[in-house]
Amino acid sequence: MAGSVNKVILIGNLGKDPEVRNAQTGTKIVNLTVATSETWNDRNSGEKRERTEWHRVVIFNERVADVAERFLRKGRKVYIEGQLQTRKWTDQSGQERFTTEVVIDRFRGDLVLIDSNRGGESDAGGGYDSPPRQLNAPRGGGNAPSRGGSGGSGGWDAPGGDLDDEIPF
Amino acid sequence: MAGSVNKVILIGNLGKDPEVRNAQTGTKIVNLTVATSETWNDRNSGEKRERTEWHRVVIFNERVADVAERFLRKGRKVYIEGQLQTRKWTDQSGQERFTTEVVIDRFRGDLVLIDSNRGGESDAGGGYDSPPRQLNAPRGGGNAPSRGGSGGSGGWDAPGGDLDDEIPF
Amino acid sequence: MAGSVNKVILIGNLGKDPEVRNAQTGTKIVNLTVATSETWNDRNSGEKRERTEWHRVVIFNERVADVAERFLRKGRKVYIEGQLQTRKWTDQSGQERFTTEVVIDRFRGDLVLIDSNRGGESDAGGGYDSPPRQLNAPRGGGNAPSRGGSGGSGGWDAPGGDLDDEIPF
Amino acid sequence: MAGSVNKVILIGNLGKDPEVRNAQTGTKIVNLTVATSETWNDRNSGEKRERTEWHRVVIFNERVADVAERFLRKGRKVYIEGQLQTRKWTDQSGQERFTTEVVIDRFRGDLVLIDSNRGGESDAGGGYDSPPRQLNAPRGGGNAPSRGGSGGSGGWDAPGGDLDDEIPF
DNA sequence: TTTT
DNA sequence: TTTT
Repeated sequence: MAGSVNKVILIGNLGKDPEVRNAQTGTKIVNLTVATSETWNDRNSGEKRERTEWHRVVIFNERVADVAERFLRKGRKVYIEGQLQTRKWTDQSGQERFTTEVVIDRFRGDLVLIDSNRGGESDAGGGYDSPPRQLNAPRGGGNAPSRGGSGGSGGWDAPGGDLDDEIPF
Repeated sequence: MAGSVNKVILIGNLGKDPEVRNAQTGTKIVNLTVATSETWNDRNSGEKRERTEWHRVVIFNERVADVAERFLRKGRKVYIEGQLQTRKWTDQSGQERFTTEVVIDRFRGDLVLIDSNRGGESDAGGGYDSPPRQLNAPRGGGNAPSRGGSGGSGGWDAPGGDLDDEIPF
Repeated sequence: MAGSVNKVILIGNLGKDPEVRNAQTGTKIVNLTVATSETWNDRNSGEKRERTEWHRVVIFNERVADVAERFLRKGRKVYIEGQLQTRKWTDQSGQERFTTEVVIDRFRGDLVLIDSNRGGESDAGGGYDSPPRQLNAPRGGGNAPSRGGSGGSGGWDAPGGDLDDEIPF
Repeated sequence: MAGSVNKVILIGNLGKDPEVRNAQTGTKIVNLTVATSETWNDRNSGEKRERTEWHRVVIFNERVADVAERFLRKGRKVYIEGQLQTRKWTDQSGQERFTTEVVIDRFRGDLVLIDSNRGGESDAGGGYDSPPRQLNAPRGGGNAPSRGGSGGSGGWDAPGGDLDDEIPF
């Protein structure tokens, strides 16, 4: 069809640590579980009400997957930009099932760490200090310069080497 | 949770005419089936490849639902802005199922008619003059300054094959 | 023209406290100064580089303006969704000038407080505890119920009354 | 700053043909002039009113610039995703001026041709077969799986008056 | 399962 | 002028 756009923008918190697995091709794939929620006052009772929506996010971009694995943790707040994708699978009983996910694919998608988490308020088990703040999936080379970035850091560079050197801030 | 955002932006074509039903409360609810697709050249074979994604859209906003019912037709190209929502239901065998939809709710969401269709190529039954081109769900009164536009209709057909067979829901 | 979309999405920090003024009509208007920045490693020198972009935001929606005035402060991180608008003005020398702003207008636009600021890490002068986390501009009545929200809180209600009661979380 | 997002999404029509120039580095740069508009009924008079907003778009991505030059024409409807950028320049009298543009930069940004223009109403000189319908700026190699689509052209004309007179830059 |  |  072309001429189409398929975009999801989420700001939410991770419900658990990232789940890492390896595709048959050997590439790393990371799954995130992200919560968004809305609150409102019930029109009748006046009570405060809340509804939480859970989103399944899949990161196929290796660069982003790598950093997600290392720096994201349960509770962190993230900005995610991806595409909607529904895949079919078969359950144990042989029945067709569908699951809809937000995909950060090979060439598209963003992940921006939004909370600074300085002081490590939560995440008792967290062993990280300064997680990268933005990971622009679409990058091209890897060593390429940037005229910009999604309007975010964009400058994360070079896996390998001293961690502190990798973190762009 | 607050501090969260849950937004979907789609530009795609309707796979079939809008489906209209009435909620128990009497309000009109419209379902749309929207296709987005992407094409690329296979890195190995060099062949052009295409992947179509089907999205289920639900319009709870009465104003938007009303216009969707009257002016949208199979093949029309639309811009949709809504939220992701996954709901649980039980199938005939008593099993839990989940369906993820893009929701244009009471207060939020947009529907913009994108193709002008001047010339009225299809839509044999179209008996309308000036359908709104943009329907801002968030409106409030009804007497407020609006962003409705002036009309059009549209025509598009499945690129080969019966479209109905391709839609997974 | 219709069939058009004009949308800006920003996540950034306030460069200073909100500026409040009153329109001739008596309605409150709030201006925000928001910084976004991107960092990258220079391709040649390998040095880390940064570029900050400053955005002028105008809030015409009274509800949102009211809360912005009360709860936003220099340094806070916000999510803003508005429209691009360029207006012409005349400087002292009589020359035409143009200024482009991100507008949260009467019916459209969002403001979401993204950092929790619990503990008042910065903002020494800050006298606020629990700022509202999301302000959905499009609301309708004011006392209306919500089926959703922009995928955010959406439930901010009732100016006037005890502050704690107004804050939906 | 990192942790920030700077995104503009437009759907609008080109006010004139793309303007192509070459940077000192030899890379091609394309400027677009895009109109978005909104219409509403005046709350008092009930009359239909319209407001058109003109956006200046700059394409630094060579791939996208190339295609924009070849396939975009005055009147075509496009989806554009870029960043806000304000640059300072000095006018003839030596005064500082600022211009805000929507930038599709080296690594980020999208351009999607939205109208199909089957029938080739205008574009008399069109000698192309299958112009890409979608141009994802972030691409990397050039041999990578792409999302280009198949072609079209387009025609649209200013609703009354000379369009060139309406464009403020 | 998150967050407030 | 923010933030990291």
